[in-house]
Amino acid sequence: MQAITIGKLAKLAEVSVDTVRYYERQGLLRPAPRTESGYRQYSQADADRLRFIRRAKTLGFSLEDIAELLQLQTATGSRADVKRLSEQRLANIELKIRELTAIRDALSTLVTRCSGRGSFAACPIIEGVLAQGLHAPQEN
Amino acid sequence: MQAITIGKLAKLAEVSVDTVRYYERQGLLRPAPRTESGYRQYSQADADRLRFIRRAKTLGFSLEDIAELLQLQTATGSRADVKRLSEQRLANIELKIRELTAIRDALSTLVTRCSGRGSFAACPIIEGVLAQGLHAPQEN
DNA sequence: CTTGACTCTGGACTATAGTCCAGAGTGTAC
DNA sequence: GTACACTCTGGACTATAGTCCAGAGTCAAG
Repeated sequence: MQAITIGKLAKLAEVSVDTVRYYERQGLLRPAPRTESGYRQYSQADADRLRFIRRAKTLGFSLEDIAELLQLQTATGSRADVKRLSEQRLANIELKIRELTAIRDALSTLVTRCSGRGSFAACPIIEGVLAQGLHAPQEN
Repeated sequence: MQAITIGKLAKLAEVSVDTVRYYERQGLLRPAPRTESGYRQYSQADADRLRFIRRAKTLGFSLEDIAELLQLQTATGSRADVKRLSEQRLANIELKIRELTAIRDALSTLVTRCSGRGSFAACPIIEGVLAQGLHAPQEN
């Protein structure tokens, strides 16, 4: 488990070097240990964490949300608090999954129903299927 | 189907009036018809569209992404192009669903496995379950 | 022992997505 | 017929999440 430089870490996680430093400043990555000369040294675990951050971002979580998610693991605070927060986050994520699923279904309908050689303008797409579909299933 | 003022529309979709005007400027909402005195007039369809935009945003789509999604319905461009783009978007959304599901499972494991009175610090959470779980299942 | 690629810090700059006025007109409730 | 809430435009401001220098030091190859 030899150390990884910031450049390699960035490449591994597919983010920029600047982004890595920025996340450190924002407290999303712990301040990395340094070499004699001041270079940051990372481990594979840091790469995993960074990849997680990058992915979570594409799922609509803010850096603040992500920091919170990651802190659930460190579990400062009381056990009960952590559990409550985890359950809250879990409910939130499940809602996202349902909403994405609704969008997927609508889009999927679009693709299969309108893939023939009929007129596209006649396709009942997002506006019909999607917008309605989203607030019908469950209020919340 | 009487007209809705911008204030009511905003309330219906749970966004601010400023946001509605901003989306109009960005081309996410078509320029609304006006009353004699220049007030914008909206319909229920606009409210649906706006709610969709708001929800899609929480799912990590940029306004540009959303504009594109919404345009799939209008289907300018050739049928083949629209179909290809729809399929691309669909794949992208399915990836998001898988990633969210991985996060949900990890978090769910955390909640059930660590809900007792054991030490929380010993919980194998995000770092282990999640980060690994995300790039193991399928390489993109 | 000098390139060339990499890293450091601090600070300025950018894009996206709003948010917040000011100043003026409109609608309606009493 | 006058408050009070609402709307209009244009432009300035803000937050989040980076991105991009400059100037200086470091590392590895030849």
